[in-house]
Amino acid sequence: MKPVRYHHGDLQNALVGEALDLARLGGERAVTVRAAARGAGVSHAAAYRHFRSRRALLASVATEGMNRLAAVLEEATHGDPPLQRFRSLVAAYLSWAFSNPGVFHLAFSQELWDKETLPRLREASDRASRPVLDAAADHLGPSAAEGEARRLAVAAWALAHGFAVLALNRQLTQGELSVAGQVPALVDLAGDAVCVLAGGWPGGS
Amino acid sequence: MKPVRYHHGDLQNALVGEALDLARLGGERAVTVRAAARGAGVSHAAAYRHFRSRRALLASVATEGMNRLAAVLEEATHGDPPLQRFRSLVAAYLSWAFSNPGVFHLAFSQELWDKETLPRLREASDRASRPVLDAAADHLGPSAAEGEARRLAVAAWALAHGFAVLALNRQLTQGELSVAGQVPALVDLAGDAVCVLAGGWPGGS
DNA sequence: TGTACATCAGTGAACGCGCGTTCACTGATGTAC
DNA sequence: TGTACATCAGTGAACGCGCGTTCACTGATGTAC
Repeated sequence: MKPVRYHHGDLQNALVGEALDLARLGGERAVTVRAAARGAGVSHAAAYRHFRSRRALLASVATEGMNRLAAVLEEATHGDPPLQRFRSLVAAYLSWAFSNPGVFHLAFSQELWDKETLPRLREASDRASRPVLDAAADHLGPSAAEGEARRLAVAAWALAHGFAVLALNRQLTQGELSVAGQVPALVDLAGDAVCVLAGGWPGGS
Repeated sequence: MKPVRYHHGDLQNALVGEALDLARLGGERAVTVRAAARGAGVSHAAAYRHFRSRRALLASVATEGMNRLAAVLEEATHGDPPLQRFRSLVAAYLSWAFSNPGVFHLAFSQELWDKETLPRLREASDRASRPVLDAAADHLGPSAAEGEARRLAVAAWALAHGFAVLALNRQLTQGELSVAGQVPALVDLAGDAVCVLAGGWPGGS
């Protein structure tokens, strides 16, 4: 049990950690300065030593979330043949989104980008997209037309993102557009779809 | 100029209309009972004659939004050869999403589903998915395996949805995953992608 | 090794905000006779 | 064609809520000498 000290020692990171927990299930609206401070065992005014405003806290949560997603995607790229790598990436993407629904939404919500925090968020976002771009380039090979790998990467990302968002919003488990068997069937379907997409992409080797 | 009468005459629809306008640009958080009543020229307490709560108003907005999207998709299905129909559907989907960003998000947000309003929203959602299911069935032909048309329809929907969400969140116009030329290039890319997806789908005729 | 002092990181009380919701009430409407 | 009355659709004031943010203040820390 940590001693309760007047000086916390690492309050900034503690606040981001609490805010991530709040966001995980409750989404953006659950992230309040007061709740994060409460969670960190500190008065809410103390949070303002480390974050200029609630927006700044949200931006940190988004950046940290995007970096965690990036780490998961980087993990998913090892040792597969190029086409199968897409399947792994999609599975990893969906798995992370399902485990962190609120953070996932927050990380992709542009409303909290501000001039100061945008570079860090953009950097995290670029980091997350790199494995997909690499997979696309490897799959299409050096003979592919300029920019075609980027187009494929964007399409594959959109496909995965659409599955994630629709599934998180329960659009894929009821109504006419439903997939039997819940999550595993859904991940299979998304994987099949990205393979069809990449496999049929023009300019391939 | 409409006379100001004590009895509004059609306040329920007027409130939904105002709420749709508020949601269009401001998203869910801009939809408040008080703002909708203000827009309709009525005291905010009057709104509670027609909606049990803010949630109920939001649910009406979502349902109306989904129905409008459905109407747009139904329009986009006339007279095309099956594969091209996917392209038209995607273009219509993106176009509507770009024109009504906040309503689009709201229509797909499950957090406001409640037991009472869910059937109407589900009905609207099923109506919107029908044109996509029909296109998939026509494209694959009667020889396709059971359920394969549904799988294709879900994948195509996810692809379109992913493009819409990423574009609305400005993820596709900056950073590494960017598409040159903004909106038209993006709609082209999404159309190309859905054609590759549908064209290569197993079980096709 | 002490000590004065600047600096930093907390506290707790307070402010104002717009909101959702409720309540007793009033004005308008339509129907039975 | 009138009229009494039930019903419906508004009004305006009020309540409590949690929030973001600020402020004067206090306790802890580290550094110069």
